[in-house]
Amino acid sequence: MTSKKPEKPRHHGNLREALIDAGIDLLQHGGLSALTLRKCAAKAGVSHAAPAHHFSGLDGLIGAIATRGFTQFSDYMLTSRAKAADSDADRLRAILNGYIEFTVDHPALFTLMFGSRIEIDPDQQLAQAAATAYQVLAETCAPFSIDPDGNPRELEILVWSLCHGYASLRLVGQVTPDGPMNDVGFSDILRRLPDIVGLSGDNPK
Amino acid sequence: MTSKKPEKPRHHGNLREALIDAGIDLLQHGGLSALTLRKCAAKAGVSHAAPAHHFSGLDGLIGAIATRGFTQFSDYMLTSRAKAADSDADRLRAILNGYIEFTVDHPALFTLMFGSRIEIDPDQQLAQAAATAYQVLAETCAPFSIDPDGNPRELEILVWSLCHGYASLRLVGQVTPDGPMNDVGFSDILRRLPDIVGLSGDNPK
DNA sequence: ACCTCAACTTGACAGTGTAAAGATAGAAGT
DNA sequence: ACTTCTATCTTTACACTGTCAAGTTGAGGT
Repeated sequence: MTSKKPEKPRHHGNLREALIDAGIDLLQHGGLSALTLRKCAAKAGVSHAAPAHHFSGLDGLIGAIATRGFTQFSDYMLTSRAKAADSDADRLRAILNGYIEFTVDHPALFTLMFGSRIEIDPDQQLAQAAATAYQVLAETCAPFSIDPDGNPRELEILVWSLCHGYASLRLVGQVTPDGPMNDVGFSDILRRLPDIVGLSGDNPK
Repeated sequence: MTSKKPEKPRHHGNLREALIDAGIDLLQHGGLSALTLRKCAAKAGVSHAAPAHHFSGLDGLIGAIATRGFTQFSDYMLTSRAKAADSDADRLRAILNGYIEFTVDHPALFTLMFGSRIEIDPDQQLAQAAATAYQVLAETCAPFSIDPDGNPRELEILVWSLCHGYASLRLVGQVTPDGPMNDVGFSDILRRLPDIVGLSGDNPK
């Protein structure tokens, strides 16, 4: 009733974010193979060549989507940790559960984030987002110490490998009803956490 | 000088295997993105449509390549285990080192084997090869037991998650010179293995 | 009002996967 | 030895995709 917007303007106004949103939506509904530059452009309402002004090709868009992914990923872990009971061990369990929940809720995005087309080094925003996610893990592992004189990063990588490995195998394994993952839940893995992070015996926390 | 073979015969004779060989070669030299059906066909010396008789499209070829990959993967672990010192713990360490060595030697093949285009369930040969590789892990974990009354699969998945996670993160992380993986070697992870598989304290093997 | 440049659109090309139709060679049957 | 059938290709075509170049348009600055 009021003045109508004329035909679609040449200037989208926020195309970069719209393309990223479109990409995440395509991943969520169609999986990794559904993500194409032309489909993102179509979803955002522009021509197939419009993204080229905002991204260095499909790999540039993938990097931007991964950056958004790492931000949401960190949020999952932080939100989970905020709800944890007040012990170091519970906080660690909480962020690992957050890790797994993210992969359950966003399997294709997670796969893209750690996929073969990702190059973290030249993309500062991606590197920053990935480092922030890692920092959540690092600071939650900090209270624990396998070896007080050792490299704290060892414990971090140990825990990260365990969790990431489980998540990755689960994503792959879910297509095999009789696969080895079928009856081992992540809580079974978490039950082992005290031994792994040096919380058994005389070092409870 | 003796009788020459005439022009290239219409029947390749062993095209299926030749296409798989070509695919593995392309992966090895050019990475995951270098693998295409047409390049495999060209390498095998046939037209682009010839593979269609042997595989259900590119995904069919990927499945066959993954099957070959799992066979080589098992060989890596078995060869490593055969050379291990004569203790259960050494044998387990050996197959995990074999696991990692395979990913170092064949990063793109490993990525394809556990990638998003793999569907184990409908492909019996792939399922068999993957199960065989898993069986190597399972039988090498068998001597250990976190909980004698518990599910032995828990320990298997724990060890597999840890190793696979480390390998996967290393493959991704290797593009980041300052990444968190930079100074944690797999031997650092293996040092923790006794705690993880219940070999610390009064249960040495 | 004019100029500059960012932000697009249009068109084209190369590479890719897949499908259909046709050709050929080898195997099997007579 | 000949015929028939089928497996194993080749050729052609189409749709989709990424990328590039040229052109157009709108916003911002002077």
